[in-house]
Amino acid sequence: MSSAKRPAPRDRLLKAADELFYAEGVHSVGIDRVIDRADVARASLYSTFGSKDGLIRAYLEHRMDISTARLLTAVAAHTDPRERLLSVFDVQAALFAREDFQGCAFNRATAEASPGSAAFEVPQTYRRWVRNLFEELAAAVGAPDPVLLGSQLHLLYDGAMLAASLDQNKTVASASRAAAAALVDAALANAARSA
Amino acid sequence: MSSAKRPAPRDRLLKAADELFYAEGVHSVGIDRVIDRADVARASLYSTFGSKDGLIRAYLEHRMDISTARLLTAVAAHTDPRERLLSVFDVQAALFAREDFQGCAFNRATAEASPGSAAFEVPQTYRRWVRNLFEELAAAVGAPDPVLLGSQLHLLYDGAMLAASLDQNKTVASASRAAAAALVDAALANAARSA
DNA sequence: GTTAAGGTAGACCGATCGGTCTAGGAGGTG
DNA sequence: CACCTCCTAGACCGATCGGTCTACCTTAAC
Repeated sequence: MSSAKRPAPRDRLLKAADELFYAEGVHSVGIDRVIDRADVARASLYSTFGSKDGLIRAYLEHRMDISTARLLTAVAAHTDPRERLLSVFDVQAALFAREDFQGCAFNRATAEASPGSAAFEVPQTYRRWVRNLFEELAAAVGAPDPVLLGSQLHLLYDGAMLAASLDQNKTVASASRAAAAALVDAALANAARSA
Repeated sequence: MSSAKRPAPRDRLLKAADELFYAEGVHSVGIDRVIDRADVARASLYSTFGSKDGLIRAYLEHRMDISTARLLTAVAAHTDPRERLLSVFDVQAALFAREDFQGCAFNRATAEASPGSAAFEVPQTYRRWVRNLFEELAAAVGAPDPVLLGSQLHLLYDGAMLAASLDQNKTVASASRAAAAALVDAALANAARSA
């Protein structure tokens, strides 16, 4: 017993899709490449996920689970509201340091996606989630307009993802964290002044 | 005389490519679609641009000429360094208000592009140009670390492009402008304090 | 009028795309 | 043993991709 059984076709497909789709792009990688790497029969893909779009959806939703969990874990590691907020940018810094980092999987997939497709819808869901996270963190820190501050932090977050992948800017994580801190301080100073 | 001659095939191709590529994506639109819309023979495309990648390069470089000229014009309309810097975000606001706005053409094209292709290289050139613009504006405003402030402003700029196209956030332009102003002020306050 | 260049229309090419289908093998359950 | 379910291997499909090629036509230059 304890025989090292190979994972089920579904898991092998998801793993192969994750590697190929993230590294080369959802649109650039064909079905054949995925089933080759997963060492799975063609029919298994279609009986499991229905279509390529179904596989893309599963891939993106899996990524979303990981990303949201990572953010929540980092935030939960701190008690000070300000530290909780800024820890989001520490997650980015860790992400950028990975050698397999290729930018934001959702931004990449959604860039040229058709409305209605998985590559169009899942990133929208993810963006709403991140946006909501930033709003909550901004409210907890005492910002007078948490919606505004939250959206501004989101700008920094997205911009840093872009800069880290497109430029070779390794210092962008600290720059975005510092900018976020400055925006938080400015918002709080504004609140104190008008109080 | 003054007969309304139709533009040369090259111009018709560039116009059709600009409309189709920007609206639907460089990878999604095939050669046939472009040729149809331009009302041009297939061979004319290849004798003029050599390949689809050549057409994409011409399309992106044309976009880059327009974008850089638009930014320079807006900046040149002001004399106060702070206003010059913030005018970049006014350009964004005007862009977002256009009904044909579909996000940043360069970010979209480069999202899943292969290294070496036009969709990979031209956006990099554009990014370097924007980055340099922000650094110069940051230096002119008196920032103690213009490279840092410039990169932070670039984050806001890119993030706003993303949010304006992916979310239906119409207020993002004012949010990014306000954030930029806050970052500038914070940088200057820092400089004054340590002076 | 002759010539040469550049544009047009469209057949044609091999490759690849996402997706379907058939036939058979492997493994567990009754 | 038989049975059923899941998976495999791979042929096959129509559509589309980027790109080439032939043949004809127009236009301007000499």
